[in-house]
Amino acid sequence: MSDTPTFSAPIGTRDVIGPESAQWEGLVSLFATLAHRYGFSLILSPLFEDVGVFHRGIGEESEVASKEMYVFEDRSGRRLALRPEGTASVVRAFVQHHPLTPFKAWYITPAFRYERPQAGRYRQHHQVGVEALGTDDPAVDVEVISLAARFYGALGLRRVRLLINSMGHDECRSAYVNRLGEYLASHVADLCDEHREVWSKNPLRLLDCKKDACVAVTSEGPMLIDHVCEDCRTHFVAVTEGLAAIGVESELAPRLVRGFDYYTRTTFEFVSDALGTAQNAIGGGGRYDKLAEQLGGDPTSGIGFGSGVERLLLARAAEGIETPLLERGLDVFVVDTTGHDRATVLVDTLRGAGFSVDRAYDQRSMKAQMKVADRSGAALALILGPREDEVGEISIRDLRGEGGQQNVTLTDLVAELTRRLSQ
RNA sequence: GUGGGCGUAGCUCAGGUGGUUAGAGCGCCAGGUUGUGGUCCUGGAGGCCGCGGGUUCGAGUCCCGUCGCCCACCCCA
Repeated sequence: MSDTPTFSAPIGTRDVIGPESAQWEGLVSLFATLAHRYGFSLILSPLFEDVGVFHRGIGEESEVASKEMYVFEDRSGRRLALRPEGTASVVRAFVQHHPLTPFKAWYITPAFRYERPQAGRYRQHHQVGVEALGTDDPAVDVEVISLAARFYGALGLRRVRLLINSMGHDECRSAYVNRLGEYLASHVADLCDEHREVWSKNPLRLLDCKKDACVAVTSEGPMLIDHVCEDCRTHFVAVTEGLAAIGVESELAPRLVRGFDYYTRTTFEFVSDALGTAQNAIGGGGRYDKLAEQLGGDPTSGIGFGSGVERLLLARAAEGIETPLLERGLDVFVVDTTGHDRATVLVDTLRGAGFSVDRAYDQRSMKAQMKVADRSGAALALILGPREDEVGEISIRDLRGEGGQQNVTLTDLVAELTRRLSQ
């Protein structure tokens, strides 16, 4: 060992390695497949943006924007931030490029938040999600939620519940907030210690407080869903009826107030009952009909959702689901003890023919190479030793079953492999 | 930002009240089987005991600090 300093991944971050990365690969490809089935196309956008994108988008007052963002200056003094969530960048890209609407995009992205790490909570986590801009048709709300529900189902998750609420639009919400404020003002003394002082800053947040004191007060008070305007009410009913029509169960959650300020009308959250109470949200989203304007674009409705990859995998584990999301198996593993470059040519030929192939290196003993072959998970071992070399043949050994072995000529090899691997 | 638990081999962990060459299981490597993995047997490699300081004749063990991991509050994915 040298005395060179060693490094480990920064606090709150992790490396995804080995079998776990196969889970990720499978999850992402499953999501991509579903997103395509719903008419969404992949969008790639920068991991960092002008801080204004996030401040104007998710709200300067919000917990995430005010104290959890990774903000930095680049070498020419631009104020940038690593994205704390996926939606704002997509909407910024939409505003910048004026694509045809409806614009339906899906993404997989890291998201960065400066928080204390905890079970299911990281400073860099990853989300898959979709955004649909250009329509406020309740049908698209239903589609987005349906995609999420179908995705969780395909992952094998069963202990998932959908919570849904409406935030109303600007006017009906602010009227409600005033009403809620008045109600709270007359019950300040009964609020929890923390909120007794700061309730007026953002009365909506009180609905989300889990302290008994606040719950007792707000449960007697006005609920947003009962005070949204007629249009918002109609929209909400259309969404819930649409969900019912396609068999997606939802629970009205009048206290559901999500963390970003851009939400209007439909908001929802999927929670896993397998994850306990602390970090049980596996996905969430909603409608953001003012966001495009707030980012300098024409008024454009939008809705989307994001889902945390780490939490989805944790939820799968918590439900005891052991089915791998991706089988990472090789077709063949080449063992060569001739000491020439036979293996180099052989693996290249087979890869060119479309097989997934790996081999042993460093001219190890046959026993050692066979051990590596076994560990590789390959279906078949191709053994090339002096004996085979002499007669221009190669041994095919079954690594999955009893270990039966058969010799074929090099010219017959591809045909024989094709035959055996298609069984 | 606040509080609790824990840092010993690649991994999971033992190491009473300080005492000399720090252990196990698994994994890895080699051999048993002079050409054959998955079972078995034998052997081997691999540790500044997270880091820094202190107490002591002597610290993996006690004290302080620090960093990291885990968990909870909070917030969220």
